[in-house]
Amino acid sequence: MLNRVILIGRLTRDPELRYTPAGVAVTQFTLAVDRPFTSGGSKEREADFINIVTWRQLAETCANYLRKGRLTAVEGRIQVRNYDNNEGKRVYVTEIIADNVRFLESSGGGNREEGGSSNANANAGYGGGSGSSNRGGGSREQQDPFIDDGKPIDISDDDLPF
Amino acid sequence: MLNRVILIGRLTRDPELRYTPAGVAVTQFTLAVDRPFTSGGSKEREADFINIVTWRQLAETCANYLRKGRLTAVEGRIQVRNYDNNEGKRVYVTEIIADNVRFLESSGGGNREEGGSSNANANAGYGGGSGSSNRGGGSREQQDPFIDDGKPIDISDDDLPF
Amino acid sequence: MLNRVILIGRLTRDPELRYTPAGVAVTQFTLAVDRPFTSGGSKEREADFINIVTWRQLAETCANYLRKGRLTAVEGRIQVRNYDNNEGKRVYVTEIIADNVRFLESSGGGNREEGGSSNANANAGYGGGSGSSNRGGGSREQQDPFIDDGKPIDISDDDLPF
Amino acid sequence: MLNRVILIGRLTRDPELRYTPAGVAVTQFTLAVDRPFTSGGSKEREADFINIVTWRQLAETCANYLRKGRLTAVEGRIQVRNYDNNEGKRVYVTEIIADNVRFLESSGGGNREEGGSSNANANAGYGGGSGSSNRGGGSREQQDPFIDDGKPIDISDDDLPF
DNA sequence: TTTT
DNA sequence: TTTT
Repeated sequence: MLNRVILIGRLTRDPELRYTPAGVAVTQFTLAVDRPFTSGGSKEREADFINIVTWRQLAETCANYLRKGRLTAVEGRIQVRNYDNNEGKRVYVTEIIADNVRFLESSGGGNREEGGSSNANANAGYGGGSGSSNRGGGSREQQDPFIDDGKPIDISDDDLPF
Repeated sequence: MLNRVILIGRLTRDPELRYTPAGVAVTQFTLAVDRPFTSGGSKEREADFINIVTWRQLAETCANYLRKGRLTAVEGRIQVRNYDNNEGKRVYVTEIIADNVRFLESSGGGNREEGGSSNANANAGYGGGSGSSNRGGGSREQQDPFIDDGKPIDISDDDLPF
Repeated sequence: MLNRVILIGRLTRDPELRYTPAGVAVTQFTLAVDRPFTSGGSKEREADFINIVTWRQLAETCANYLRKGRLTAVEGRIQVRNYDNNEGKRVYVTEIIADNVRFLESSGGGNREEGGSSNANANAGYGGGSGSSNRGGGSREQQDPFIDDGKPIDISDDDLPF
Repeated sequence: MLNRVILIGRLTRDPELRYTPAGVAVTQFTLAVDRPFTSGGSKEREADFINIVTWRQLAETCANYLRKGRLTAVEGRIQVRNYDNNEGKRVYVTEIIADNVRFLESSGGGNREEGGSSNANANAGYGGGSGSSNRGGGSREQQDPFIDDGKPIDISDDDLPF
């Protein structure tokens, strides 16, 4: 009924941009978020590694401007997907579907547009078409679109979070 | 570096209260949080099922006052635990460590105190001791404390989130 | 750069629905939010009284379904307006521009639609026209649109938050 | 009942550290938070100027490490104070009482400790005493403690937010 | 494995 | 009264 998450952390690696069969952009990255305490007597501060997913225009902006190590703020909602793995066991995947991403470290620019604002919002560019007619069909939520097996990904457009 | 989650949803079942070997209270429950849209042409609104963990005083208050179906607000942080399952495979578990829980539906009272405030905060009652000397040992983060196998649970006090 | 507020509290009075000269709906209400502590040795818990503003479709839904005393969750951003009062002194007004409002108490229905979902989001119905051509002009941010002086309100459409 | 704010912005000036009569540290600063849109046809992006208040240990850390222009994340709750000004008119002041502040730009260090973590939490150092016996008295919430008139400030310890 |  |  209300589902809001705000995180600040650093990318563990470069973001991965893909496209659904219908041509909708999705990018995925992981944020390392330091815990607010040290535990177990150890001096080393632990982190949580949290998976972030962005869609459409925001996905492309993230792919262009985010890089491994960058300090980044993410706003979105928690989503729990599930799929059956190759042993027929149900697996649950928790991700943050981001609708607002802030680049907190300027970087010398992305690989496309120059002078981009350090500013990316799910509603900017929204409605700009992007041809979301549903094809690809297939049983929804049945396999993990983020397991990279070399084959073309099969994200049903039903997975679109808006 | 910053990690904040706010959810409103309904308990899918009664909360489960347990104690670590050192006597620290932990309660676990799942919140069904309706998604803000309907998907796949279907009219039925989907939900995310999100696992919540509370500790100490807040754990006991939740166990006393929350019940299946109750509308509840939760504030906390995302935590990603991992452990190796019985096939030696690493499993990741995402949970919300709550530090603030609000009971949005009055209920005729819990099973202990009467007239309790619909209000529960991790810092209330905090510092009240509760004997957190670390015993129990065991390899930290190696097994899921929430897999209920009938045996007494073995949550190391290293797992305490503060 | 990032500005997010989440509140749960009760309406201090019925919401007020108005329209800008261009016909855009605005509703205003105040949320009483109990503080998480009691202060000054007193037993009486204090509250903060926080002004909420909603626009367009969300404004109309709030006007229809919210009433004095209702427990309500609000998500939005803080905005600080300023205007010069009749003594020529600059006055600052802090409000929450809500984009998501949840009705936490069912109520027997609003005064229009029956069976409405307890659910109201700024993006639902967004883009549904509502004739936002800018007329009315006038000096922007010069007087408080929420001071009710009996005269027709003068909210410039420049004040629209999106 | 629930009151949570998260902001990212830049300090408009250096923070101001003061002490209540009982010796409790308070620091105040203003965050300029860019709005997520440009308005009125203008190309210049507007900002909200939001007042932040921190107490105790967190106040001292902020005074040491924050400076004008620094990109900063703030987590806290909205508070609305009121007082009667010199014309006997009630004035309302909205502030964010921060309990978590993140320094998003490293800076070459503060003016006291070296090697400080870019990390400041209200609960660290909390309970460290700080002698909060209430003296100074005076009518609570009657005058604005942040109007700087050259005289020693008179913040009653009743104003402490925890 | 899920709530209204 | 405002920051980059």
